[in-house]
Amino acid sequence: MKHPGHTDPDHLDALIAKSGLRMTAQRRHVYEALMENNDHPTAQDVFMRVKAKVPSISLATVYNCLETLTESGLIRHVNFDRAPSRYCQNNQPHGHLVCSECGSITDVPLKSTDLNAILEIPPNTLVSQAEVTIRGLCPECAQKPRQRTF
Amino acid sequence: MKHPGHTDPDHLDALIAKSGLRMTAQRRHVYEALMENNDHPTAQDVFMRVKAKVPSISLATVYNCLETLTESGLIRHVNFDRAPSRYCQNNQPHGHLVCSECGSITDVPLKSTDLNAILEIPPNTLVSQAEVTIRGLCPECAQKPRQRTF
DNA sequence: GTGTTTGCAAAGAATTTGCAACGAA
DNA sequence: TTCGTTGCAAATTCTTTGCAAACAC
Repeated sequence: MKHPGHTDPDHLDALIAKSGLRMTAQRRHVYEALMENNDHPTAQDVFMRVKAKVPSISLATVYNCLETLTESGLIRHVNFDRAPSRYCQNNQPHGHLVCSECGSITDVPLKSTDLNAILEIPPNTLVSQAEVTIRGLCPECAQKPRQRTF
Repeated sequence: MKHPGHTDPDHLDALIAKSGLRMTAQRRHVYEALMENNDHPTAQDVFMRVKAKVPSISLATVYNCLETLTESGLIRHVNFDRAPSRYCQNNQPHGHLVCSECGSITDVPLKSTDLNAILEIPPNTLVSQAEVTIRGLCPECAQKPRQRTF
């Protein structure tokens, strides 16, 4: 089993191969930039990481690659409020904790993937995807003394 | 107990009164436009509803009022993907179903508000808010024969 | 009267699009 | 060679902001 967050070029190759997609340097770098950390970078973040290796890459290409990879199911795309979209390496079911202090986004394991245990889903609903988000303070910020305003 | 979705001007007055806010015709109409349906309108939707009664209102004012009402805790603000923000009358804990066919957003009752039953929340996390979203087909669209693409 | 709110127009931010040049298969 | 992909710039879309006039208290 792969270590979570571990770069997985084989998976990428396999997925690219079986679709009509082509393997480009940019696409691979975008994928690797996402895999190299266990965070939830924005398109800008990815752009800066990749630009360090492929200086000629454009932001539009990063958006394009992220979109392609998302459609291929390799990565996920999450939004919190109107903040810039973020991308997620972890495509197992999980929730997200958004820290209102430091802005960090961390994965939170789900205890069960049984939605009916959580929600009163109306009959005949066809659920294809679920998302749980919690907001508050991450363990680090919850323990740090904070600036208070009046 | 108030009927859900019922306009609640007393609540509005009370809340406006105890904050430094002023009660303006626009603010009241924005609130009522939100309460008159059990849906999740965008700022544009609210703008059009209110404009029918107060033709001089501007979109910026609608955004402003929605923001104020959200801060006062009278209404809620939800975002799905990068679509325009939507506003929610129901400020009891509940989930949302986003229909990928018709775009409708419907409230889904929660079976429990105990987050620890759902998530493996790391120690020392301070949760202030939670949100559950499911995507798929609403009961109406799930039963309707659909256009299929190749 | 004082300070908040409105309405307008312009600014801002994130993302998408059009298109010619490039490059993978 | 073919056609998906890139990079650039411009366009789009949603939302916010600056500011003078209007209005609530």
